[in-house]
Amino acid sequence: MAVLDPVETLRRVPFFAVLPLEELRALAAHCVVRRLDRDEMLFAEGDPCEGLFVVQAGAMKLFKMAETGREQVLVTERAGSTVGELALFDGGPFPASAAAVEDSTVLYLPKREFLDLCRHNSSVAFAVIRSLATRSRYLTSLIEELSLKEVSHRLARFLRDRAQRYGVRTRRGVEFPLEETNQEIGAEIGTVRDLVSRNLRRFVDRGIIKMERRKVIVLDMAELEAQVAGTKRAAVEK
Amino acid sequence: MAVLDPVETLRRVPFFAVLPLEELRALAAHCVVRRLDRDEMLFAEGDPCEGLFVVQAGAMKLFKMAETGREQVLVTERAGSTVGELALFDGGPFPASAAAVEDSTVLYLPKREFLDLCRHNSSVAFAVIRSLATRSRYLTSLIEELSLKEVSHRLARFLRDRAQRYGVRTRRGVEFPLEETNQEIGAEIGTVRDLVSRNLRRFVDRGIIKMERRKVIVLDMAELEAQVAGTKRAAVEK
DNA sequence: GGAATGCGATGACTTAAGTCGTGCCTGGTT
DNA sequence: AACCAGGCACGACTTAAGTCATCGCATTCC
Repeated sequence: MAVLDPVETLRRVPFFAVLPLEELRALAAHCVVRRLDRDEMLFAEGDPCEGLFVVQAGAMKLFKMAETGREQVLVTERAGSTVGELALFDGGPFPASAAAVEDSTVLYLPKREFLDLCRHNSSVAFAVIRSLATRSRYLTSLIEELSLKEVSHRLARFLRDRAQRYGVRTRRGVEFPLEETNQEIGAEIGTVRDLVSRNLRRFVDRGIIKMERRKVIVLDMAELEAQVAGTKRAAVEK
Repeated sequence: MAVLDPVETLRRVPFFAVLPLEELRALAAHCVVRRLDRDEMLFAEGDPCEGLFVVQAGAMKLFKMAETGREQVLVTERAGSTVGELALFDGGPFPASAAAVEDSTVLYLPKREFLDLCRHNSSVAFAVIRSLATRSRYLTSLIEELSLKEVSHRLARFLRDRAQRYGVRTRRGVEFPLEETNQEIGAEIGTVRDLVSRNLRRFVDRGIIKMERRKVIVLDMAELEAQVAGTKRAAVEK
C-alpha cells in the first residue's frame, strides 16, 4: 500500500475541507502519523487529551468498558473522521476509550495548532459546531434505542443499516458481508454475544434473513424495517 | 414576580456572556418571550427548528418518548441554559421533544440572528463548541449508565447527584427535597415507576437512606457512593 | 496430521426488569 | 366533613435479558 498523503486525509475531514491548500499543508506539517494493529488501543478513558486524531485508514471505535469486561461502542469512525475532539474542547480527560477495529493509521495533530485554528478561522469553527451537533444527534438516538427498545429491535436496526450501506441487490435479496463477530455486534447494540446469536437465529427462523458464512441475505426487507420500528412490549396490538 | 430582564437572561448563557452590553441588547431585541405551564410542550421531536430557546425561569426537559408512553429524559435545562441548538446547527428536525418541568418562561431567538452571530463572532463560536462538547460528554455518560449499569446503580447516582447539589448536612445526615414523582425519576434514570419505588425501598431497608414526605435523608453516604460505582452483575464479590 | 484456538450454536437455568391489580395515604377542593 | 385524584406501596406474576456449560466446526500453526 502506498504511503497516504496527510494533506488528502485532512481534506476529507468536513471542518478542514474549507481550508486552502497551503493551510492544509501547514497543518499537515504538524501532524504525526501513527499505525495501529487491530485491537490496539489509541487511548483509554480518563487519559488526558493532548491533541486531535484523524483516521487516515482503517477504523477506530470509541467505547466504554465495565469492570466485568462488557463493552459498549459509542461510535465507529472511519477515514476522514476525527477522534478525541470532545475532550479537546472542554479540556477534560477522554470520556471513553478508543481502539482500532482493524489495522489502521491515524494522524495526530497537537492541541495547540487545532485550537488556534478554531479560534481564528470562523468557518472552521462553524463546521466543527456542525459536526459536534451531528454527533450529539447520533448519541441521542443511541440513548433512545438503549432505553426504549429491545435487543431484537436494536439488532434489526444494525442489520438494516448494514444493508443500506453495504448491501447489494441480488435475485435472492439484499446481500452484505458481516465481518464482525457476535461479540462485536453485541458491543455495538448494547448486549452480549449469546443474545446476538439467539436473535439472529430468530430472524432466520422467521424467514427475514438468511446467513451464509460471513454473509447476510435479507429476504424480507419490509419485515426487517417493521422490526426496527418496534418498541418495548405493551406495543403489542390489542 | 417582577418581569425578568432578557438581557440578564442572555448574559447567563455561557456563550453569550462574552458579548458586550450593546450586543446583548441588540440580541434581546430580537427575542420573544414565551410562558409555559408545567407539562406544556415547547416542541415535539421531528418538528422543524426555527430558532434557539433560552430558559429564563423554571426548567425544561428534553426527552424521547416511545409509543407505549414510556419516556426517557435526555437532560433537564434550567435558567441560563439553551434548548434546541443541536437541530439549529445541523439543520435537521428536533431530535427530541421538550416540555416544561415546572411553570417556566423561555426566550426565543430566531435562527437567523443566532447563526449570524456564531459565524461572525469567533469567541461566541468557540464557546458554543465548548458547550456542545460538554453536552456530548453528558450524553456519553448516560449511554454508559443505560448500557452497563443496573437500575439500582442509576437510582443511586441520581440520589447522590441530588445530595451533592441540593443537600444540607444535618445531625441526621445529608437531607434534600425530592420534588418529582417516582414516574419522573423513572423517566430520568431509564426505568418505570414501579422499579423506582422498589429500589428506593431497598435502599431504605438497608439503612442507606430514610424518606420523609417529600424529603430524602442520606444516612450512609459512603454506601450510596459504593452503589453508584457498581456495574451489572458478575461484579458481585466472591 | 493433529493440536490449539477462537467463535458460533444451543439448551438449561437465574435474575433483573417490567406488568398488573388493588388498596391506602395525602393533599386539595367544594 | 366528605370527596376525589394523584401518587405511592406492594404482592403476584410474566418475560426479556443475561449466565453458564457444553459441543462442534472451521482456521491456523507447528
